[in-house]
Amino acid sequence: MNYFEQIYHILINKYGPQFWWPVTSQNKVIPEYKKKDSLTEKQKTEIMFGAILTQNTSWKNTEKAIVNLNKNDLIDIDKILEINVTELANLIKSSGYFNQKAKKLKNICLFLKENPVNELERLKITDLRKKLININGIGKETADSIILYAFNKPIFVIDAYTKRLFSRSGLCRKDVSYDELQELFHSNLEKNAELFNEYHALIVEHCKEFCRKKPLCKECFLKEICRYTKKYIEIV
DNA sequence: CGCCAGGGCCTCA
DNA sequence: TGAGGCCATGGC
Repeated sequence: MNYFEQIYHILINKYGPQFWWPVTSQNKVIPEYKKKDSLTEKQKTEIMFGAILTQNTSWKNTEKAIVNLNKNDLIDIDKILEINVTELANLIKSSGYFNQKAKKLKNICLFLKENPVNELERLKITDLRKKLININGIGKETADSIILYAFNKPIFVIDAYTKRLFSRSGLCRKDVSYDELQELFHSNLEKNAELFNEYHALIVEHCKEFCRKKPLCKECFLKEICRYTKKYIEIV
């Protein structure tokens, strides 16, 4: 078992399944973390919206914006396209960058209008990724989050937490590129959407608990295999 | 009060 | 192609 697999097993044994991505159930307005065998079209749309709304933003602030969209029945491509941008921005204000994000929501809806989800689902991951990244407002991480969590296709999501945890652990450089680190996960793990889903969520959880900006190394249960704790020096 | 959160675009070398 | 500035709220 390689290091990438080892860390996954330690995290899953410690935290258990995370049930990402949180989605809203029928007749409710608050997205929940729970086991789901399949997603409705509306829930897929909600995940795509959420992936944009949570850019560089805490999930708590994102959640409030999603609740507002739910209350106004706006998890809907056509309705987002119809609504006034300023009004939309006001509804998602809690998620920050609300003017930019209001435009981004309209951008992805414009795209989805031309490219229905059932057509996108047939594309190869690389083609789907190119199309998503081509949308203004969607970069690599947001695209990969959408592919993994909305489309349930195996691509590993890299974020600031992932770079922090794995560079400190000594498995990559501190300034590793997105593509480079993603390739490390792809080549060291079986290509499995459920695994990628759970692993990324577990990394986020562990970085919130221990591998913070100011890390709690003494209490961290990964310290035995983490190079950061041995020298308290960031690996370069 | 400052810092940070489940980034991405634009600009300018 | 990569570094820096900008976008912005709410929790701690």
